[in-house]
Amino acid sequence: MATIYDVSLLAGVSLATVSRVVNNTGKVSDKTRQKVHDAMAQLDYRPNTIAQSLASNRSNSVGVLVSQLDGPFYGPLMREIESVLRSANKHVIIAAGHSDAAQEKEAVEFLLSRGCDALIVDAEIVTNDYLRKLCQGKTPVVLINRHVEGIADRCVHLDNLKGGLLASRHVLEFGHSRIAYISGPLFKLDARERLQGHKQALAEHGLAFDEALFFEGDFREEGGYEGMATLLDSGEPFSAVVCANDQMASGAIALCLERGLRVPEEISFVGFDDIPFPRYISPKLTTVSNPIQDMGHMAANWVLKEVYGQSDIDFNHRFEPQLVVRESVQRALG
Amino acid sequence: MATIYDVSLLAGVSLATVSRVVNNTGKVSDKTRQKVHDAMAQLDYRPNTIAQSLASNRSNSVGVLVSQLDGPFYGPLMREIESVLRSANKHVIIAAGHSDAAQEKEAVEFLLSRGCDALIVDAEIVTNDYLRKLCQGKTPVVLINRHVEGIADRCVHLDNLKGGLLASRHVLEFGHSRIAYISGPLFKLDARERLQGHKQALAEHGLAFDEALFFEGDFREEGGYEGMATLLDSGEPFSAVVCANDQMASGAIALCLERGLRVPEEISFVGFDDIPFPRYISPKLTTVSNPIQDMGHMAANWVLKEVYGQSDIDFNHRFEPQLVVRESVQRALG
DNA sequence: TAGATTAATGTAAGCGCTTTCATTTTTAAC
DNA sequence: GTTAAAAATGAAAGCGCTTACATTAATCTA
Repeated sequence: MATIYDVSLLAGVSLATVSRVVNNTGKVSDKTRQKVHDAMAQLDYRPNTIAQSLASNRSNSVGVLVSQLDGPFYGPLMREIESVLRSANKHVIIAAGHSDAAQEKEAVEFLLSRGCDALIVDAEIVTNDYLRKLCQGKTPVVLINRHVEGIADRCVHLDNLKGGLLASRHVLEFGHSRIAYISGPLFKLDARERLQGHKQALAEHGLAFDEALFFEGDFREEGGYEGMATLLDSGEPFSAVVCANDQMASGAIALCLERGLRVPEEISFVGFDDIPFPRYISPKLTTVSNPIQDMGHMAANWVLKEVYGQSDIDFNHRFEPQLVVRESVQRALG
Repeated sequence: MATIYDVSLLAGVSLATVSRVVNNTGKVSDKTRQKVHDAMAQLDYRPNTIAQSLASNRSNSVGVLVSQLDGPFYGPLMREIESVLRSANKHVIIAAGHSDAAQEKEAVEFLLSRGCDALIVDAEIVTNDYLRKLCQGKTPVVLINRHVEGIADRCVHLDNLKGGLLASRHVLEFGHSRIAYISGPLFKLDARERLQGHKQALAEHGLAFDEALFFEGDFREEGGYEGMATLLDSGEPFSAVVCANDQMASGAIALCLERGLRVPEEISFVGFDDIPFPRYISPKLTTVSNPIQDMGHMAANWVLKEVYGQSDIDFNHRFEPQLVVRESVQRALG
């Protein structure tokens, strides 16, 4: 692989000049520029980005930490971030935290030591203190899906409480009063916030939260399936189920169908996140939108603006969920 | 951020010695090692991986190119690769090709120039020649989901033809003879191979391939939805639909349900890939398994073995699909 | 046309680390 | 107590690039 030195030799100019034309900085006469371009082409020269990073202390890459690489939720987030950044000629290094504190930290360290110019972090586990400290470091950081006191200006998050409120109000307005709730894992902030919204909606309607109608799931189809089975087997009567995300709702509905329960005729369902797939099942899932892509867009543009001075977007910290009414909720009988 | 130099100063040893203890290479006395560890801890020293890469010409990171970052197919692939590599202390840099030749190439260049020790590439568009040339470079490359003559030893792929065969045979054995086919985009090799399997199954049963029952989709829900509408509106009769992947099958089924057609009573469906979601819809989708995770596992282990000398897996190039019978195919009437 | 600007190019010192080779220290062998 | 071999350490030359700063060439001013 040819180095900048080979190019300078062939073109008969200095290293500095080659560097100037490669990076399009400083003044270079057209004649010289042409010579350099020719030499580069002839040698099939491509700059060694590692060396560039080391010398310039800038890597043109931004690190992204998500909790998982698969699943319907993080994919679109990564896609949006990659897309924004790539079109600005920045590159993305992705790491996964796997909902594990040690791995999350390790991933952050990796991205940092990898010389990322900025980090976009969707951290589920690490403490607020850790994140506050992280934000004090010299690498700029945006936090996604999380609101942390003291560094609110670095956070892009969804109003999960409101989302929970919206979902539960909807079934309440349809006359349901025995409402089961399949929650996400409560160590995750968004799961707690959504649950809080649910409780608040219940309270608005003068209803008490009933532990017997509560199940803590895992945000996955399996958890919804299992939760539904537990709820049904408990013998407690209920006519609607609010699920803290669409995946669990899908699992729960699958179980109902298996047991011959009709949805929504016998049981109504609301999900959360509005992922694509449940639009394609029957009944189409009523849910709450989660503008995760918009948040990714915002985070990526923040980086572009703050780190590379390239965007002039107005930073919006808090995104609003919206109720998406489809077919899975029906008026309560009686 | 502390550098190795700071550590050496504080520990009162040379740079070389610090490097030795950081990398655990060469001989260092216990006493010295302890001093260095203390100094590192005290300074919160973390090696600059960029500088390490530049100096050692090894980055401990492997590049992964997929066509998309989202969707139910690539997620699990990335997850598996990341998981294998991470447990061997290697890191993953992911880039997306977006089914576009220029972007695929650019992504490969990026990963290469980024100093990856190896590449795992799921290339859809670039030519075989490009890939052959790529494999001749000094960075080791594994190709996933693709079989290229001349570099077969670098390819990990699925027997798509057999998969197509399996899917179509299944509906044929259930007595269907008017079978519609919703294909993936034909510029993708796997779409072509699956179609070929379909045609072969038809031929086995003495049936001719009928253009009127063919639709070229996009491997996405929307394509299946649209394809189904086109097929239905064409007025051609058919009693079963073979879809080249599960996502299109889901879209197609959604349309049927919207139009009040019962599945599988009136129309049978087979998918391909066995992604998680359609297991949770009704009817549960009969499909063909695609051991994409196993392939990811294999590719990652190949890298571990060939590049880092750490695994001793037996390389398996070709993976076999299997029919997964669930509920979406029913015996043809009459 | 001398003198002052400005443009174009070159020189060389790093960036933080690895690694070869030389040097010093320790251990072993007799 | 020598001496040879082995172990531990250090010195220094890069890895491929960027970037102050210095230098030279070109252009302008009066």
